[in-house]
Amino acid sequence: MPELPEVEVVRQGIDPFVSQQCLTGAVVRQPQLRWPVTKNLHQILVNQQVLKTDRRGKYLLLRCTDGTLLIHLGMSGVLSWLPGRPDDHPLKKHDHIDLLFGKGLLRLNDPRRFGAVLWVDSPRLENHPLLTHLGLEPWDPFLTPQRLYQLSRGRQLPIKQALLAGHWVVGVGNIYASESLFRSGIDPRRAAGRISLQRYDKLLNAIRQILQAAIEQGGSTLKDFRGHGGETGQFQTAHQVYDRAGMPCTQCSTPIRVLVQSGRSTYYCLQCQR
DNA sequence: ACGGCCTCCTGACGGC
DNA sequence: TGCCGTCAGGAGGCCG
Repeated sequence: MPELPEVEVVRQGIDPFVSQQCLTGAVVRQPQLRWPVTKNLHQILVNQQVLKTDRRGKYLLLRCTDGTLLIHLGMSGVLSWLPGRPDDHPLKKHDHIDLLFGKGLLRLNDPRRFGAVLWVDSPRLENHPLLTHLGLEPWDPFLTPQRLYQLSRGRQLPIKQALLAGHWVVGVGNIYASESLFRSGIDPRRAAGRISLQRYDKLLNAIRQILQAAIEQGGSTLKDFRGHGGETGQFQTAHQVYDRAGMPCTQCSTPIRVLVQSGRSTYYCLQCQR
């Protein structure tokens, strides 16, 4: 489910419940996620205060007194705030982990188990292997069209795959890669190194607008967060190309095409994107 | 260094 | 009804 917007919506949703609150432990029912969940997580988390919630790319960060709990939702993860005691909430299939607080808990449900829950000691966070190779945040002032242009020179990699790789800019998943390329008029197959500075300017603007709109859309469902504990994730944002194979392009009515790049579906308009 | 391919895992869906 | 192949919003790791 989650691309950057959903992770950010989850972060905003849980922040009021967990920021400044003390963890009282954890229940790990299924330790085999993308990587094994940190051993002795319960002991580690007891009496850790969450100083603030944060996000880096699609990683959710709970910054605590002595370290950071790094959470990734993978393809199918849902993190919900549940008030009260764990026993108040019947377990559903794939409820793998509870993070316990005085007034409630965060429960991770992840059918495909591509997610991650890892504890990182404070001094190591900066250089953590999962974070160190990430590109810039979409709204980082150091992320400029010039930077994308320079990074991409000489690269034969199709721009769609370059976006998904996340080494230049993070958070653009499979849906928003197609959408942002459509809105900036760039053929997803085009080599990254053969895109002009002017077109990187359009692309970066498109990425920022689309991600921001998606966060705001998610934010509108945030009201439900208290009641349902994390049943967000339904982006109402109208997709212009994603999952619209064969349907008419919103701009020129040409049927939307679908192709597979690195095993991921890409949707685009042959007429509008060059 | 780069780019292509594979992998982890469960569930939903369509065809036969 | 069941069985099978395919696909799904991620992304690290390996290999050539």
